Amino acid sequence: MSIVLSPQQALRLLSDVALDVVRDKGPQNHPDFTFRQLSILMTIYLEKPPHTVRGIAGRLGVTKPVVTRALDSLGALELVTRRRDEADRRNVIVQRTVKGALFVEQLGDLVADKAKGLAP
Amino acid sequence: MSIVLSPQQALRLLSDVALDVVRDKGPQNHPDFTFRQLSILMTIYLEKPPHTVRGIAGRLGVTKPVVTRALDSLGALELVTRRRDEADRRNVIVQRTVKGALFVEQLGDLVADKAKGLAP
DNA sequence: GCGCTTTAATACGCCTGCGAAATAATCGGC
DNA sequence: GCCGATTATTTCGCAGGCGTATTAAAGCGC
Repeated sequence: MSIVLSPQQALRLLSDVALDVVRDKGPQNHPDFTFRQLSILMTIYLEKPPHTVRGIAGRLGVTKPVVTRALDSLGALELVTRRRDEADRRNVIVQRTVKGALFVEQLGDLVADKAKGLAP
Repeated sequence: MSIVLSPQQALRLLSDVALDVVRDKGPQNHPDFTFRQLSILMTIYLEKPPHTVRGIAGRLGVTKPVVTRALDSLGALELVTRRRDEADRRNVIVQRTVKGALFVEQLGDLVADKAKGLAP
């Protein structure tokens, strides 16, 4: 309950962040990241592992093919990796990467920085 | 300089917002909004009118066809409308709609609400 | 061991957005 | 008035994501 942010400030924040991302001043050049992809990435980096396709799909309320495809594209960008769960080989464990961690960190810094510059 | 938000809180905020949007608890059902589309919408609703295709494209650093197509899709959702500038009929003036205003307002409320619930 | 379930990935047809180039309409200087 | 410049849109081929249905692999209960 510690952060006080008016709706107006919230919009300005969102707008500033989106603008930087689109202008390619954001972490990297991914101007057409969707909320879906972002949410999957955030889940992997913010929630406690291990992460399975099923778990992510359930959390987001989307189908498993959606998650599989998102992991394909995030994997191509080297933001996540996959490996089989040896305990139950039906499962796939999604893991973080150095590049992904950097990306997420920079994204957090961007948002925090934009918040700092908001008008009262 | 009035808002203090740590990078960690910023990420949590972003994640929470994205999750709600994806789960369709957000303003409306647009889970695959991209940063590009969002940024265009925000420009129209937060920046001072009038808004032309050229102006928006310049602000975002994208080409004009990108803006035209985004306006097509945003228009189909009734979040914006277009009309010719009578003073200079080459220009198109992008205008807000009731539905779009409501959408943006709800988005601001969502972000503000999520911020309120952040851990210190 | 053999169904039955569960997990993830793949196949299919569709739709949307992209960049680059071409087009249509309008303006403005001369 | 005409011609080059400007504005927005359209066209083209292409790449990627979607949902649904299907497949492949692995586990579980009896």
